[in-house]
This record gives sequence, C-alpha cells and structure tokens, in this order.
Amino acid sequence: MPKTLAAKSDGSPGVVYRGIVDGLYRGRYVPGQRLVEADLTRDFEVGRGSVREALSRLAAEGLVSMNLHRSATIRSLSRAETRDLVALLEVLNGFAARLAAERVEEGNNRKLITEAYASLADVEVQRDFLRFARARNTFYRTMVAMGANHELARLMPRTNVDLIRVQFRAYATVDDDLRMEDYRAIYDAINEGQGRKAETAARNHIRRLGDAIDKLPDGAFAG
Amino acid sequence: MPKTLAAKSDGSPGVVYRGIVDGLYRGRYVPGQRLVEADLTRDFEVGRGSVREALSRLAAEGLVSMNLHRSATIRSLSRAETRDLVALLEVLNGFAARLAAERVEEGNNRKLITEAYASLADVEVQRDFLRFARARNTFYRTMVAMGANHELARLMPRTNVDLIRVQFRAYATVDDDLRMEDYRAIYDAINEGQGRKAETAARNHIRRLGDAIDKLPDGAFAG
DNA sequence: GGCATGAAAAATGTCACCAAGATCGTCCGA
DNA sequence: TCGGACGATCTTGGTGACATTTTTCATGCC
Repeated sequence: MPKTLAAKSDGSPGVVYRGIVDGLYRGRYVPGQRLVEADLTRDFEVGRGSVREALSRLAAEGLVSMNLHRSATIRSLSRAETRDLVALLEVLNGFAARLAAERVEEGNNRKLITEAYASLADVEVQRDFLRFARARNTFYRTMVAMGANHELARLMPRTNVDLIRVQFRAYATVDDDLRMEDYRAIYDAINEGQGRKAETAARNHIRRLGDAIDKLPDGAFAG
Repeated sequence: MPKTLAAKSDGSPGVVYRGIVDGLYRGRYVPGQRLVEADLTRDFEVGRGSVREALSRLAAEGLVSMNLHRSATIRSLSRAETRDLVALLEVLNGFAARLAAERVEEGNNRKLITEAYASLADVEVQRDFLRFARARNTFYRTMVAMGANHELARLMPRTNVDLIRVQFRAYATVDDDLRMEDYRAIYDAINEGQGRKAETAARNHIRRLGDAIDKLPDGAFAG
C-alpha cells in the first residue's frame, strides 16, 4: 500500500497541487498563510520531493510565493498588484471573448456556452459560493476553449484569477449587482457571433470589477 | 567541493534553467530533442531534484514538454500552435507598448528605451544573430518594464517567444526587411508618449511577422 | 512475417542525510 | 531595565540512493 488510488491517477505532485488550489477555494488555506513542506508531506501523505514540485508549480503560476529559506506562503495581492492583474485580465478576457464569438458556429460550441451560461444564471447556484465559483470557472473555461487558441488556454490559468476570487470573497459587493447583467451581455454577444461586441462586453465587465475593487478599504489588501 | 561557484549564485535549478535556455539559442539544443534527466544531471553536475525543478519551470513556460514516464523534449511548434502564439503575442505586445508609451515620462524610462533601441538599430549588432537576439530581448524587456505592470512582466516570459525565435531562425526572411522600420515605428510612438499609436505599431509588427511565418513551408513546423 | 513475452532502460516516488539561512529566545553587560 | 550579541532550533536547499512503475525494444515462438 505504497500510495493511494487518487495518487496513481496523475502523479503525486498533481495531488498536492490540486489539493492546495481546492483548499484555497474551500477556505482551508487563506492568503498569507504559511505552507510548511513537512506539514504538507504529512497531510497529503506524499514524499517531500512531490511537495516541492507542487509548490514550484504553484509559485510559477504566482499562487504562492517562495522565500529563500523561509516557508512558502499563499500569495496575497497588494492594491497595486491587483490593479495590474485586473488591467491584464481585461485585455486577455476581451481577446478570449472575441475569439469565442468568432467560433460560436463551430462544432457544438453554441450548445456548450449556452449550458455554461444557464448554470451560471441559475439562482439556485448563485446562492452557494462554491457552486457559483465552479459555474463561473466553467463559463470562462468554455469561453477560452471555444476560442481554440492553444496558447491562450495555456496562459490563462497562469494568471491569478483564483487569488482575486478568494481574496475578495468577503466583499460580496464586488460582483453582486453588476455581475449577472454583465455575464448576460457577454453571453449574448458571443451567441450572436459578434466578436467586437463580445470583446467590449468582456472588457467592460472586468473594468467594472476593477472599479469596485478600487473602492475596497486597505484592509482587503496585503500590506 | 559539493557545489560550484556558479551554482551558489542563484540555486542549482537556476543554473540548469539558464543553461538550457542559453543552449537553445546557441544551437546546443534543437526543437524536438530529448532531454534525459540523467544526462542533464551529469552535464550540469547538480542533483536530480534540481534538474526536475528546472524542467518543471521550463515546462510551465511551455519551452519543453514533459510526457509522463517519457523523456522531456524541447517543444516544437506546429503551424497551428505558431498561429495561436502569434495571435496572443499581438494582443500582449500591443498592451505592453501602450503601457510603455503612457509612462515614458516617468523616471529615466525615456533614456532606457532610447538606449535599447539604439543598440537594436546598430548595424554592427544586426550582423550577429546572438547579439541581435539579445538586443531585441532587451528592447522588449525594457518596454515591458516601463509599463510597470507586474503581472504582465510575470506572464510575458511564459509565452514562447524564444521558441519562435529559435525555430524559425533559419528562415531569415521572416524578420529581415520589415523588422527595423517596425521597431522604429514602435520606438517613435513610445517616445512620443502616444499609447494608442504604440499599440497599433506593435500589433502591426506582430501581425506582419505572423504573415511571414504563414508563408513558410511545412518543413519549418513540427509534424 | 506477425505477435507475444520478457529484459533493459528511463522516469517517478520516497527516504535519509547534510548544509545554509532565518527565526527566536536567552543571557550578559552597560 | 534596555539592548545587542550569541546560540539553539526550525525550515528550506541540495544531493544521493533505492524501490516502483511504465515504456521501449529485442528476442523467440507460432
């Protein structure tokens, strides 16, 4: 019994990696928290090498920061970093939305994005933070996948959207009132196959998100 | 004699990482080549953990692909992947150029970008592939640094510009005639502080690059 | 000649050990 | 009592060795 069944499916580092990302969404880990290698080794029951590899990957994606000879910590975004990230996401999401709209006719793309939007618009889903987060991720992932730009798909997870979602989850106002009509505008434009309109809608949404975040108190950000 | 002096400066993984990227530009490694961990361990005289970490980082950046239980290989771009990458670079470089133009007045930004452009325009530099590659990298890095968007700076190296540069270096026509006037247009717009113009110039340059690559024969791409 | 079997190769996963740096508490002296 | 020097301890960085698993390839059988 050297390893669990889950471990076999995708290598031990993958287990640790997904475990940490998932733990982030579940609140098990919070920004700023220390991640001691020995603890992770015990929690996930894998070798330290696997833990280190998982941490390396997370650090490469910017989700955790590794300080020399100090514990790795869940990264916490400062106000400036958040602003930078939002500005970048505006560009990337606009690009993704445009590509998606241009390819809505291909394959069963229309069906996929419609389903993703439907579950996002479900009031039942909106009540549960975890379910809503998943639905939103699915919507964005579908949008990116529709674009069929392999490089964009590769790069998108390497932005720190997850961090934004988690760090500001307490401030529900950020994406409360505005979000659903924004998502609807993006979906409509994609569904109509209007690339330019989709890009604008996506950029507007992110820009509004940025404005809302700008209004948050300093306490929401890393020192 | 547990470790070399070079290794001490930035950790063993960094040595391997830079060694491979450098070897790529020098022709020591070519796209498609296998990278056996044991060989790298011997060549760079570091532990296997360091080799694996370096490979992980390179894989995260997309420079090498790691197949489970098979050798890591230098990634080779297919025609479709190249097209995707160019489309993405067009967006990102346009964004970077716009930011740079908007901040040309700050600090000694104007001086830095002017120097970077000067060494790029030096006919002496243009004769040497390696020197020119370095000057071009410096120009782009300066442009990104001027923008002062931390997230963009973090994400840019994770695109596979290096791969494009190396894979199509044999086909000099790609960026021969058009390149210098394009770079001049970008530089001028940045120097004038005209964000919109800089973005357009940068996007036009990348688009032209893409058009040239589109005309290359199938032999230039991965099967 | 095609296919199955088994050996070798190569990668993954784990553990143990030592080195280096950082943190933190304690102790001593002014 | 305060403050700095010192050292114990914690944690990561790096290496080597060994077992396990998977792939690959050559050999032999039908």
